Amino acid sequence: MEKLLLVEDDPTLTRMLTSFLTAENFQITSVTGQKAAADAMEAARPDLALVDISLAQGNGFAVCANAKELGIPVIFLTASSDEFSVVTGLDMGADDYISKPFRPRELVSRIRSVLRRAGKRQSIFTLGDLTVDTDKGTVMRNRKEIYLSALEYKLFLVFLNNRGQVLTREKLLDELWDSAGDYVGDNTLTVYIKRLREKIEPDPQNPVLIKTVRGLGYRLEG
Amino acid sequence: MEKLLLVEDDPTLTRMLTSFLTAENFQITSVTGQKAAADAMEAARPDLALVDISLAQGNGFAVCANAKELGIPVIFLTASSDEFSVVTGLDMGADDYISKPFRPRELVSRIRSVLRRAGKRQSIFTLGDLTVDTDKGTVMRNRKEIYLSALEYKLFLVFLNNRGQVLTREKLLDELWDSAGDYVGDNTLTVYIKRLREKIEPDPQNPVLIKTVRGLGYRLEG
DNA sequence: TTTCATTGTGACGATTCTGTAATAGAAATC
DNA sequence: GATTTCTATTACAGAATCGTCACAATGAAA
Repeated sequence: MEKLLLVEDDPTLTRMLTSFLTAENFQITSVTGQKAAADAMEAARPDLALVDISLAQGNGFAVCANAKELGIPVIFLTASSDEFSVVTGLDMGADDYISKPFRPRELVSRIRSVLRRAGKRQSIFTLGDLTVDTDKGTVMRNRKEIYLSALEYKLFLVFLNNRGQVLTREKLLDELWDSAGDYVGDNTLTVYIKRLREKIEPDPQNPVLIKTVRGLGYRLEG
Repeated sequence: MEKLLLVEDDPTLTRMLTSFLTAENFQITSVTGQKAAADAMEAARPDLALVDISLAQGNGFAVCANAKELGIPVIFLTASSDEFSVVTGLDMGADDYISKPFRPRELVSRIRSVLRRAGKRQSIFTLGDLTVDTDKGTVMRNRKEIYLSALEYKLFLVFLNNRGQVLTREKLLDELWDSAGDYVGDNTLTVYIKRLREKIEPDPQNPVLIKTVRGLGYRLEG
């Protein structure tokens, strides 16, 4: 059952949507502020976020940016014909939007569409004999847990979410450190790659999972 | 430049959209019927199709299904508040829809959003028995990887994106080095051409892929 | 407090890349 | 055929990239 996070100020609308979407077999978490939204995304790991652009506390765009970092798709709810918001919202990476007042059926349709496109967030990844459970936050090899530090784990997840693609150093630096705002030396990443390999590669000297693509970046084989 | 296929009956709307979207740097092909749409998708390989649901000849859904088969993303144009179409359209895999009358800027915004999502920068090129996967950053010949250095790879991509056209030395120098700001000797390019040929040509002494066009530049056959 | 893991950094070497120069070769022009 | 112009080839040195190690700072846990 898919988990949705509803970020909405209006209690009437919240009640209505919660009841309707629950009936449609979604599991709803609802919050009202930007901060609460950030916490809920971390904690509940929703499959999709419905975000009202016109939040009282903190604007919806920040929530959207936050969601994007976690790879959570976003549908914006906007006041009707608010073209500025629509354009800005889509440009900043929202997956869809719907203007109020909307028909519930259309909302459900859009939710399913986005979920389908998003490839339905998995909470369990496997990669060879490795198993990553993002709900539990564990990495296992043959039933034995491999302990990764927070950053190593985050790095691994970025790779898993972009399996088979070359990720530039820049992109990886962004994903891991940019949100904090403090920039980090370039070889720091190199070191983390090494540390991650040290833990997950069968033979860290000859990496088969995380390949170096010289001049371009790194790639997780899948 | 992205190619769009417009499937629309109304000539006024077609004219308007063509002119507007051209100004926005899209390349437009427009057709009117379902059959023509199918042909155009085969031939022109658009990056995205804009499909009017209410086509006179053949309905828009069939066109959408066709596009999906070819992996071409679809945005539906619908008469306003035609909820049935919207729901059905999204459910059958359209990537977005927009109801008439719409604001051109919003359409552009949605187009870009869908293109971005679809990652519709073509990620796989083939050239004879060569395959280039820009996601993975690999070049393969018969399942065997051919390793190219960063610059060689970049050079090859420039050729692939301008297949069949003569590229002047100046243009190539711009593409490869201009961004860095530091200029580079003219024969450096010559050397890279050689290095690239060395790796991708069946017989580097007699290049058949990258031809020299004396006095003008080079051309990738294909 | 002490201990310990995590995190970020600087330094070094190995490897590969990159740009250049010098020379050889081919094609056009006289 | 000789000359000029453009392109190809080769070899080389400096630069960049990446992997590895050791270590300091931080902060949490014992």
